[in-house]
Amino acid sequence: MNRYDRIYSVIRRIPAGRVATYGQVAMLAGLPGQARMVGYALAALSARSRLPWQRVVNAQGRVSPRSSGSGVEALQRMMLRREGVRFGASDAIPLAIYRWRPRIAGR
DNA sequence: CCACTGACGAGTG
DNA sequence: GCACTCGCCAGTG
Repeated sequence: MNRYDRIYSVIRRIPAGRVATYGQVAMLAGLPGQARMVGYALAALSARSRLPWQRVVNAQGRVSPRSSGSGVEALQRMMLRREGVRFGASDAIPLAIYRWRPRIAGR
């Protein structure tokens, strides 16, 4: 899993109340165009990892549907709302407002 | 080695 | 909005 460490360290920097997209995380982790690897790295996480996994959403600003409909999507939205993130129509988060914009430090 | 499956994303019709 | 296709690539059988 050493391969995913760069991805995890990026996610650890996302502040509460903000979200980042899979592609954005991949980019910041130095893996441009490999958004899929981010999803793969997150899927390998244990259910209650201390990583703020809920702050990673897809490019539409929506919680990505899991293949194993375990209901975590609802939990994720709940956790985000609890941090102050508001959802718009179709359960989409307005990325123009909530997208995390890191300073040119971790690149 | 091959085939298939993904918490993705951009593009096309 | 919907349905594909393609590019990406780790993990599994």
